[in-house]
Amino acid sequence: MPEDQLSRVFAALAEPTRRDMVARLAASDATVGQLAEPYEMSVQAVSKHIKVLEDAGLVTRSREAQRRPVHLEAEVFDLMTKWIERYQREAEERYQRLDAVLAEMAGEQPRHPATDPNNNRRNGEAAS
Amino acid sequence: MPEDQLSRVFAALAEPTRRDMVARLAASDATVGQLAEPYEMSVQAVSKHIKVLEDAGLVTRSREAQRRPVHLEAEVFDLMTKWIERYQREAEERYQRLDAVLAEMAGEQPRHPATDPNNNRRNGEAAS
DNA sequence: GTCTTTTTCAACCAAACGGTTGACGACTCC
DNA sequence: GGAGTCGTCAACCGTTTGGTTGAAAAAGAC
Repeated sequence: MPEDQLSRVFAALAEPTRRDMVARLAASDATVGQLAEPYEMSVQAVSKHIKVLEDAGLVTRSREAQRRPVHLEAEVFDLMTKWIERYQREAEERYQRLDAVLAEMAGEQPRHPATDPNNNRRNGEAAS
Repeated sequence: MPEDQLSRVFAALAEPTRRDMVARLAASDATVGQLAEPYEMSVQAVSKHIKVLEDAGLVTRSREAQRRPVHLEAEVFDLMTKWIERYQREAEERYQRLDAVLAEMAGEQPRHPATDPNNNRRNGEAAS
């Protein structure tokens, strides 16, 4: 409910049903009825979910007879990605600096959990 | 609320205060008191926010005398990034295919924006 | 026109959220 | 031990959320 878009986007995707809708909309546009079909909830509830996605800027609706096809606006993802990348990068640089300091102090090889090659860490591809 | 981690991570970051905390924690670890200092809310409220971040796996806490330093776990960001990238890519590929089809049908140049000339869509600068 | 399909609006409800205050736990220092 | 600091737990409160049902708007079909 906060007014900034980033908050609305995160909030919209915090709901599994809405994430599933987004996933399906990535494959193709869909009407409200089509979107509602797989779920057990009422069509009205789905309509509300779509409104949340729309308010976040994640989807747009057009008109086609009685139907209101819903269309995914993938550009909004960039908002999130930018925010995430920034602090992820910052935190990782911090680890590396800390590792360097520790290595110098102890005369050992760097072995911080986050930068240790033996640790189960994802490869830091910077999602460009 | 939902029990899956992705939902908890998105929900945690849907709150501006918590995003700000994450941003500050990317620069350095901090105690609860240090984290609370810039905000006007009570320390208890900040403690609750930290708990939300912790439940999402975004931060961990250690102990240091009475203090409980909070540490950002940047790896969790990958969960989101992976999810986002997948559907962003999918949707963009769809645009491109659709553009190709339209171009072939009309003998025009592919035009990215809406794939529909009559649609009111903002210019889609594709992220990458 | 009337009927049917598709979607939204309105009112309601239980549960969760974000905040408060007050008390307590854990730890240090004297 | 007692005092002071740092943080969490518990109860409470107003608002938001995610769902329901019922009615109505919007458009096509007859």
